[in-house]
Amino acid sequence: MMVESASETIRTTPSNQNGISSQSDGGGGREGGSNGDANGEISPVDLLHLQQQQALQAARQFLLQQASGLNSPGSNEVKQSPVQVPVSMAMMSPQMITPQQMQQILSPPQLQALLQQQQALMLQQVRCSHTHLHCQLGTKQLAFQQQLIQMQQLQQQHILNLQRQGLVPLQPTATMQSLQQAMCPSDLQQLWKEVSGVPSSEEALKQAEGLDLSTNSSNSTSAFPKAASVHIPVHSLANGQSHTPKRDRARLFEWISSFTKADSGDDHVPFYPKGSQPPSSHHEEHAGSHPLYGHGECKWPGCELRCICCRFKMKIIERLQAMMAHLHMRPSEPKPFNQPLNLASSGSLLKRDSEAYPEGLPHPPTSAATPITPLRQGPSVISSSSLHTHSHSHTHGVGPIRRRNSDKYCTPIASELAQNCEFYKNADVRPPFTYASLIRHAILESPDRQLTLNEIYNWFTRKFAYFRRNTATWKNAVRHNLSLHKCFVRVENVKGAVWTVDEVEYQKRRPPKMTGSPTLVKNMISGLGFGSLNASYQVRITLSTPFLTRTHKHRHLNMLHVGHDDVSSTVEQVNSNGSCSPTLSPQQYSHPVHVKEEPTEVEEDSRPVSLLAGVTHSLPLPSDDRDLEEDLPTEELE
DNA sequence: TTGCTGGTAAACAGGG
DNA sequence: GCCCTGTTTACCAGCA
Repeated sequence: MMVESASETIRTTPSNQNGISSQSDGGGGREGGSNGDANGEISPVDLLHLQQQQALQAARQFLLQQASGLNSPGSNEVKQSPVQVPVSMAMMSPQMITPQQMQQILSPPQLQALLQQQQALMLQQVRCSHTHLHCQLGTKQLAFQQQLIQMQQLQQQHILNLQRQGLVPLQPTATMQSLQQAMCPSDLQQLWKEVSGVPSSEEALKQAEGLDLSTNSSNSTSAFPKAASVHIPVHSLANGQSHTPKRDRARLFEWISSFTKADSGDDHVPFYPKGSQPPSSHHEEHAGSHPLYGHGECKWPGCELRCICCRFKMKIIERLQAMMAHLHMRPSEPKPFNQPLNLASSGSLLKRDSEAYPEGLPHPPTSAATPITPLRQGPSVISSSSLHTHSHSHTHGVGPIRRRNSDKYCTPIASELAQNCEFYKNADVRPPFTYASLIRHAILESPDRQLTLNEIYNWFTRKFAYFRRNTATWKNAVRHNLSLHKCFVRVENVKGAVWTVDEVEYQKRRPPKMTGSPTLVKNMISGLGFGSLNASYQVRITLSTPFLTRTHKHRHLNMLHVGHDDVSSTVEQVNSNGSCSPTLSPQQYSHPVHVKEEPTEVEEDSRPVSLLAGVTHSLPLPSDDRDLEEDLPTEELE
């Protein structure tokens, strides 16, 4: 597997992450010199701005591409090769478009090819940057290189995981290697001139003396500096990028230029080695002022190598840092670096994943239509368990679902399904929700708030392509969950047995995690990017009281406790956006049902819900806080 | 390390 | 006997 082999090449020994300060203009530098603080770090808000600007830029390109692709004869480029994907799209963040759009635009093989290209590009990026650092900076900077590589590894792994999970988009990024394959020499030369500031590629090559100029014969005509010709196995390229249509190359060039121009004119670099001081205002910086790089030369004491591709590399790393920050993977966070398993296992996981799509079904697109979604996920999604296959998967091939993160991190199932319902219908991607959440959603989505087992089965298969196979496994799981969780109540009616949801019981299940985990709260709040607004929220939920342990089925505790994760608090908002979910109020969700067994307890259970619902609706929330509102426990409003 | 939670597998029983 | 439904138990893994 190409990804596996590529991953192995970038494995390094973890070292300390201290001393890496980041400061990125990356297009976001247009915001002014206030981005960096005294420590040279960029604030999350600035990074969000950066991401948004990049997203807008890529979205423009995407729209242009779609317009021309649909209206021009060139659109048959896609038709000619069903697995050919415009490189510009492959490098574009699917965050810019929804999975539905992606699926409408591209056929399943194209989607698959697109995702594979994204993976390949990311891996190339990591490797390329690694090698360039080696050839340019010298051995004295080894520690610094390792730090960068770790960041890249981490980012790469995270991206792959999230991409597999279908929840997080890739950021638009490019590598020199990918550029070589995606762009014609003239494009590369022009781009190089822009990025490096070197007037011509010939001069660039001259300045590249001392670098590794060993060339790949296939690239011998490329005017791109040969430092970019670090050997990457041919098999690491996905789906014939070598014959990318020129039109796409041109668009790719345009797209890349858009963000390289965004902060052109300065030689600001986003990172600084340990002990060096970042400039107080990077917009005041100019060529030659950087402690590591200036006038095309490495300024590390004793190095003095010509580093003409440093500028380019800086852009790459800059983007990586922005991506990492976007995904809440600050270099200062040590935890992920202590998990080499993620990287080591990525190959096998990817391999398994590829095997999971034998019929060319689209891989999990970076499906989150809203940029909020990946942020919500928090760092835990980096875990290999996020993938829908697992190392201890059993013979049935389904593999245990180890993605409780989605529930824990407050991903509203209604919102997710509303945004990506088409995707889940068509893509063989495991939904990132627990069986209980899905069952509940299915039941509550039904007109009568009740479903037979078979109807639940049908809902699963109808809504999720994933559940159209291995039926024995997940059906057993469904039955198991129905029986196990006391929130699911079996009701005998004229048609037979139907299952309903005891909302109170369901809401009792989870809250302790939410309120009892400061880390979780912190992740969620910071991920949402609502700083001040969530401060009060954090206080409130900390003051909440909740700890309930599971009791035997049908025994209820009349404690006000409302879950945080999915349907009940989200459906209304989602429906306002035109989702496929019904509009339900909390009261509707906990509508009384006639339970043949223990009817008295049902009556008791209805009381707190009514009270709760009344409280909930009595407090209007600003519409702008919709996403926040989705994830807020209702008790916060009390 | 422990407890909780979730996913999977399997056994079992009852009914059609 | 087979299948479906429902229950229960065991085991494992992730997480706090």
